[in-house]
Amino acid sequence: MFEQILNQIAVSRNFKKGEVLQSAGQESSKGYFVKKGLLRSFTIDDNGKEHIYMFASEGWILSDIEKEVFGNKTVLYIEAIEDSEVYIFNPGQIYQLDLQHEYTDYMISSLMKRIGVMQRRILALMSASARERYESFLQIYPDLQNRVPQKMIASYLGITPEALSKIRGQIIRNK
Amino acid sequence: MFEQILNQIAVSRNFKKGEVLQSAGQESSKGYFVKKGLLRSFTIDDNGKEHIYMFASEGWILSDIEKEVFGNKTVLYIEAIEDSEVYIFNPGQIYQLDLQHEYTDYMISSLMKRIGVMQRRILALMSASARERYESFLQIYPDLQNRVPQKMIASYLGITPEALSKIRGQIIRNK
DNA sequence: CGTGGAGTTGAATACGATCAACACCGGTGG
DNA sequence: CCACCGGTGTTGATCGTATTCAACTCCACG
Repeated sequence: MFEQILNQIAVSRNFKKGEVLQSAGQESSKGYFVKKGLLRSFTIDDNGKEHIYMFASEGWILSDIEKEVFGNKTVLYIEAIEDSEVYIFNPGQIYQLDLQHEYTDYMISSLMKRIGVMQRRILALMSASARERYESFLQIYPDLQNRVPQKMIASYLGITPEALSKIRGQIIRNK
Repeated sequence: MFEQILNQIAVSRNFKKGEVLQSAGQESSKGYFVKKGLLRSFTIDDNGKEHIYMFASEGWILSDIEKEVFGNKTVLYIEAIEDSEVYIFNPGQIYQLDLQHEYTDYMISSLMKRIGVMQRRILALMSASARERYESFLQIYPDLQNRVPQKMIASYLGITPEALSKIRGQIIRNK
């Protein structure tokens, strides 16, 4: 339903696996609605290590909110994990869109949903062990397990690929 | 500006330092707009340890979005750190409010601001050391340093009070 | 006063990071 | 078709950061 409206301000584009849609350090940023496929957003820290901020599969939106809110340069890279079809739009135009169509409730509730997801993530990062975070990841996103290489899951969980590998071995043995 | 409108659906109440406005595990939840004073929201994990999710000083809103979004019971406690004056409202009524007054842009941009803050926090939790997180906390919230006991800052940063104390000692010596 | 919470400090511990070696494919080119 | 290669994941040894547990000081507040 959101898709029809988005059509008015967005252009559709295809990206191949591994293609970068947006890099960090840029002056402008876009919003990306995933029609088909799978994207990830991530930062690269001072030590050159990647940290995945979000995955986005069908129906999800990715954008660098830091850029929009704080007016700095972009901090996120956005990349296709699978061949993907994506609606690209200008975040500023969202406001016009809303006023015209009164899709406010939808906008607000999807922003709140996102906040809810992030709330869980923050609380988990602070209180749960790596293993607990991995197990709850599997429960919440069972589909991603097969679509995303393990090292990216580790990066999303905030641990190293080696650590995740050991946790998996441990889970199998402990069973 | 938001305050005048909020008046229509909210009631004002005063809380003393240490008072609990809301507990985890409840069926219903409220929104809290801080007019004066300082609140915190936090969880208590399986080991009985507190983890602070947010501080809210004048002009900020606290609410348990998990409750609203996922329909579970509340997961957050909300408590007054200082004597506070708070507008209490029912989150569901926000929608009516918006439609009537077309304060949509304000709503959307404040939700985005919140997402921006959380984005920073998540990325920091994943990539920065405890000391780095503490130093950036001081930069971003210089006022809170004096209003909030140290152990709560530690809890917000996701570390133990002892660890924060050692970091502080280390900063002074290293200087 | 004296009592309990907040903060500091130290020793022992645990969890995950780092570094390194190796197995296992899945492609690519000879 | 096979040999080679780079990337992914596994495993082990060592290291570092923060936790845990404990003792102690210092106030604020009764």
